[in-house]
Amino acid sequence: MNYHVLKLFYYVAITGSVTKASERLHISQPAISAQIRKFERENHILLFEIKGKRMVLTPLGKRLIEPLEKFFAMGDQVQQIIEDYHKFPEGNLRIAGNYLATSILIPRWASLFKQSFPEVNIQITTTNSHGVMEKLNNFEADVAIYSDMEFPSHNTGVFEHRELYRDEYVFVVSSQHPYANQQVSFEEVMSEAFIMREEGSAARERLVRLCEERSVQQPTIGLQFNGVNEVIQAVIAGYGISYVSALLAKPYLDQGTLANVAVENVVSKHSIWMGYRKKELQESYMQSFITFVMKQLSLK
Amino acid sequence: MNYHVLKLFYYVAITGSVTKASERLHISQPAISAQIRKFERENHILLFEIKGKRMVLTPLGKRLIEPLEKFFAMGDQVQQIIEDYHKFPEGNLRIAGNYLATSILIPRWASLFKQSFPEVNIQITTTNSHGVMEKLNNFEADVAIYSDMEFPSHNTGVFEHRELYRDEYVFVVSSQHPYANQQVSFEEVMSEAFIMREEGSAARERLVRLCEERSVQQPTIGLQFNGVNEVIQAVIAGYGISYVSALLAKPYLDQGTLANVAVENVVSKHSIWMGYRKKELQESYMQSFITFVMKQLSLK
DNA sequence: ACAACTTACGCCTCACGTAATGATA
DNA sequence: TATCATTACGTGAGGCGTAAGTTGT
Repeated sequence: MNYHVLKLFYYVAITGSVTKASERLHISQPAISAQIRKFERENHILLFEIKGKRMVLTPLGKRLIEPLEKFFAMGDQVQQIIEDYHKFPEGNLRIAGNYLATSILIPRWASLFKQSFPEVNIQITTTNSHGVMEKLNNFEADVAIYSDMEFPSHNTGVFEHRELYRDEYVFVVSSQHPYANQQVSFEEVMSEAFIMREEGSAARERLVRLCEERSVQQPTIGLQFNGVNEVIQAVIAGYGISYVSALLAKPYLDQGTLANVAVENVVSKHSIWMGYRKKELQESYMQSFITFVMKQLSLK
Repeated sequence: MNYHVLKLFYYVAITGSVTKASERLHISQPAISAQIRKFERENHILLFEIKGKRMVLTPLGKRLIEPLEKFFAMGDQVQQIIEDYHKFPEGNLRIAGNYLATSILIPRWASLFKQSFPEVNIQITTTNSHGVMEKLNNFEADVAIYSDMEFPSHNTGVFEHRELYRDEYVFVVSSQHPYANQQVSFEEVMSEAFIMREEGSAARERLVRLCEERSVQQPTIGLQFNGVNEVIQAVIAGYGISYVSALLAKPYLDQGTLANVAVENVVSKHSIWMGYRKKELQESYMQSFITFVMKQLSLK
């Protein structure tokens, strides 16, 4: 497979013109044109049709776009790994965590670990649990810390996972809300307006799942934020109800700005997991970090 | 990025020797050697260390292996799409389904669809729900039919999903089993020996999840098969209990070879979903297939 | 006519092979 | 001394640019 021509093809495809592609790639128009035509000839295919002055993708051409994007993305990852090696010759540890992890668990671990291994560079990224797994999968992170979602991450043979922490989700409202500290049914609570994070958040997924299992109508998401902190602030402000990690809600519940809603018969346990590549594929300081974290947990 | 040298590097890495790589690639030893050394020089990195007669990967080299495998796999997919285009000029529809789908739903749909669109080639593959999503993701399938697992597949912006069918899982035993047609608690049923499919099967994942939510010990899997049919036959033979789709178990329950176990307070609803790429990325016959399936479902 | 893409042709880089040399068990 | 990898060097395929040709608005 001629990788080079694929890039040329891709740029022509997304710009819709050989001329524009040549400007971006700093290669002459005829060179690109010739490459693509030759590629078409060799493979007995047609990638573009000429509609007047425009280059229009054939169905086959269209079909190649998305796989090629993934292909180039993986190539970029390889390049990134090589470049990172220069930037961080002593070791580079990229941790991706959901908000719960990066705001509560990781800060302490990271700073303690850094004291023992000052030469290791540590980068921490926050996204939702879905994004965290994506990052691990795409080699954009070495360690992923995320909520639950036992599937499909736990099945792949490439990663290992350890349960770090057991937690549960709770329904919370402002302390002025009529449901504050009340016991209500699942149906009642679900008819309220919700404040939730974006899709891909583990708590939101869980809530949706609960509704599906019980054949209850999906929650009305009155407000949606990209961060759980923002969600909590909005709930405190008085509008609606949310479903968040108990660990995260605890300080607010203790100080009385948030109140619990006891919902009958809802199992809301979840766990915080740490996922990473198998030993054979790790650098040595990765193993140090894992054993360090496990030791920290056993101390508590 | 020099894609070519990455392949050379990869072959040397997995064979552990330039000589062996040169044999596989049909390129001379010096040529490969020179390429890799040049690549190392250009990027100021070291990929191999010479330990006696062996070529041993450096930590950086090790780190590149797995991303490269993904990278090449995506490249192969691109090539496959081009080759498929020759083999099936009229259209090629690759359906990946779990056993439930490929044994019960798809056979009827596929044959009816083929009658209306005889020119479209249809390939059907059976794996577990996890494998099905992998195939869709890796461009090895155009349509995925799978059980439930709302996460993370439903979150990606690339795919669309439709719910096809609502079903539930049931605990089944042979008709001679003491639990046959009895009502028992979840804890009781989970202390029995189970016959289940491999990891990645949606029913198994659900069962594990149920145990986690209730803090009940994970099931003892006494026998494990790669197919659900085999599981059912083993249960009929008298050993243990299983947790399977009601749709699949129905014929056996009707004829009396299997018996239901009513387990208190367990929500076992699940759905069969169809996932596929968004419209912009489809060929025309894909849309035909989707509307065809939805029509079939509404007829029933 | 102009603004695209294509064809024609010569140049030059770079990956290749052959042959010789170096290292290690 | 046999078996690896590396160095040295000549060769050829192929991607490039320039310039001329073609097509559609």
